[in-house]
Amino acid sequence: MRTLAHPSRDEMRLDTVLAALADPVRRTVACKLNDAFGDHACATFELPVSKSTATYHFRTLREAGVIRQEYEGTKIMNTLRKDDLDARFPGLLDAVFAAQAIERAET
Amino acid sequence: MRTLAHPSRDEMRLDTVLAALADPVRRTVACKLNDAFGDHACATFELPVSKSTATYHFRTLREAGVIRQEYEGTKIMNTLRKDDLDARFPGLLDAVFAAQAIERAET
DNA sequence: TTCGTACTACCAAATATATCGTACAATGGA
DNA sequence: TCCATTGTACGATATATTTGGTAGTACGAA
Repeated sequence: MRTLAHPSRDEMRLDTVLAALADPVRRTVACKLNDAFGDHACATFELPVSKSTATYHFRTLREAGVIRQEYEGTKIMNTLRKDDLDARFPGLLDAVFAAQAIERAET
Repeated sequence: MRTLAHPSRDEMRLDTVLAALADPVRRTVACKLNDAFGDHACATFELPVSKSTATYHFRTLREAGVIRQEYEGTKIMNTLRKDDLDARFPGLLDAVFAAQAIERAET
């Protein structure tokens, strides 16, 4: 069973979390995980980048502590680490998602 | 009288605001402006970078819409655009400042 | 008009980020 | 065992960011 490294709550850095969420592709991933129930394989996201670039963005999110990634067969299941982030930086994630929703609504 | 360009509220982009706040030097500037009363010249910040680098960071903050910069003689007075940001992306700035305070407290 | 202050513009460099293609590894199923 | 699926590792490249130095501008004061 392959496992992937995740930062603990207190290892999460604001620099890294904000940088992770500053990228539109990564913010899209986080928002979709927030909207949806349960977890989702990387391949289900239909991102406007290549597979290897997608891997890079998922890894960036995981290493920042925004998502949790766990192997399930050959797939990786992704979940938003909402509880952890809310504990670490209260209100941050919700504010970002709200902001994203606002910006989206104005096309 | 020299003037500097600022984005209007609806020209503010989440990408740009988050990227601006992801940098520790710039976040320091924003936090200090939030804590202090009134406005402050660039030179009063004692940043750990050269003068020209500081100029770059102030410009980045201004172009993102995070701060307002206005000439007053040869000085530039900086103010946080809190009202504008709160109107555009409610709760975002406060969440970032709260997160910064948390992270600071744990040295 | 001369000087000092405060800041910018421009150039150059170092570093970081985002991107993709190709080759590969791990798993589950036929 | 062989194959398809899912995602990674690595290398290359393009672009962006961060940085500082130098020269210069705008302003106020003497």
